[in-house]
Amino acid sequence: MPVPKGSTIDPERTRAAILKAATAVLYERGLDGVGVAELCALIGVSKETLYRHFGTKDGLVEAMLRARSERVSRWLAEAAAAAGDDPHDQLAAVFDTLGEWYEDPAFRGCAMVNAAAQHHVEAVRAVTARHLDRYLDLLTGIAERAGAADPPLLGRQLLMLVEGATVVAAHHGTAGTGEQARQAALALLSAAARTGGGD
Amino acid sequence: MPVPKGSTIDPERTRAAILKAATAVLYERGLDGVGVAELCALIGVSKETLYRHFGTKDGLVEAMLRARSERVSRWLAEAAAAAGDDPHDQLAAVFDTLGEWYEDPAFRGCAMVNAAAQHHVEAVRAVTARHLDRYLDLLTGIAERAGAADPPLLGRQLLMLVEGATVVAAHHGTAGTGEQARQAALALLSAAARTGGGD
DNA sequence: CACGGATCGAACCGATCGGTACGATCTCGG
DNA sequence: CCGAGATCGTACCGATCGGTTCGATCCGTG
Repeated sequence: MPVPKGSTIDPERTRAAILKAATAVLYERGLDGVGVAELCALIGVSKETLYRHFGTKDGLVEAMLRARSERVSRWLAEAAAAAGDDPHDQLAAVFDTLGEWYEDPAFRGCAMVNAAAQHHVEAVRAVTARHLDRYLDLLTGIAERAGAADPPLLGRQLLMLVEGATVVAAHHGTAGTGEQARQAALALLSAAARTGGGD
Repeated sequence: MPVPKGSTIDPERTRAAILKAATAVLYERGLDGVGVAELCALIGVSKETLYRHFGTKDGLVEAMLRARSERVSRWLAEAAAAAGDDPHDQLAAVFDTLGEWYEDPAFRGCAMVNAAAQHHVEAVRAVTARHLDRYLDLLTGIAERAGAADPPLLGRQLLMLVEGATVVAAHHGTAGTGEQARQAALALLSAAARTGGGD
């Protein structure tokens, strides 16, 4: 039964639906852990439709990684902004938000880092690098507003904590990782603010 | 020409040679990035020999991850031990050693974490978890000897820094990652020692 | 109402996958 | 010096891979 019965024909909506459904499956099973045929069956779309919208499996992967990177970055940035003006509170909010994510049963680590770790395609690695850039911008901004002596340095150190906490939460699965990372981040922030010129 | 001409028939040595050569290829190309046929051609061994020694591609993967985890963990522990008795020096040595690794052109991140990120097989995930345990033991020991108030907590925070630095070095490729991580680790150690009862 | 395009389901393609089988050849221990 | 076993090269297996094609069917628009 092509074009089921009362479905709304809208390429944009179809593309978005594929992206959303494929994101969940590819995140859970891994990029190479599910073939295009099974993927199409799982998300309820024909191969022709998928290929018309994304051209290639890699094209789908890149599109979904790009969308996911933007979504997650904005999610973190909004959590920080909602925490008020104090950079300490903003940093704490970032790690609290991450901590909630870690406790989601569907949590499997950072999708971009996972993808770059297995898929040695340049486009994927570029998306991952840009994703880390987004995180770095957020964290460096907090470091600046906190009056750190060397905001770019502190930003990168906080980035390591973010990614490290994500890896540890994914593969060492002990509870409380978010909390522990937050304490470490705040300790680094305090130390850097004490060393540098306070505001 | 089976069994070339003057080769020494020694299954143990053959197995070790396969393991060593396969480790390099699988690390560079990714576990799913090279098939068994190509892998055998690259490391100069027949498929039958490989399968007799490891039974399965997954068997080879597990064996090589186990060996690599032990080797790398011992390497780090020895670097720490060689730095003397001061836990600060030991921690600095750990990150200096990591920093050297990051600058190796063949560096592609932590092989165990990469494997667990793509290969959702229980055995692989177990090897990765055990690998992180090894790291955690080393770091918690340093935290204890430094008189931290909560050595297990500090150990896990340092573990996040180690893994985070490795991820950032692999995917955000800026120089100086090891140095920056070392500064952060020492700052955390100092803060924890100041808070807790120093020896 | 008619036509273009979106979609489906299924068949199909060559390539590659992990894994097996086999005969030939060589080394080593008894 | 002979047999057991390690290794090679190659052919082969069924399954699956990413990707293409096609006719049928339905929605949207003019």
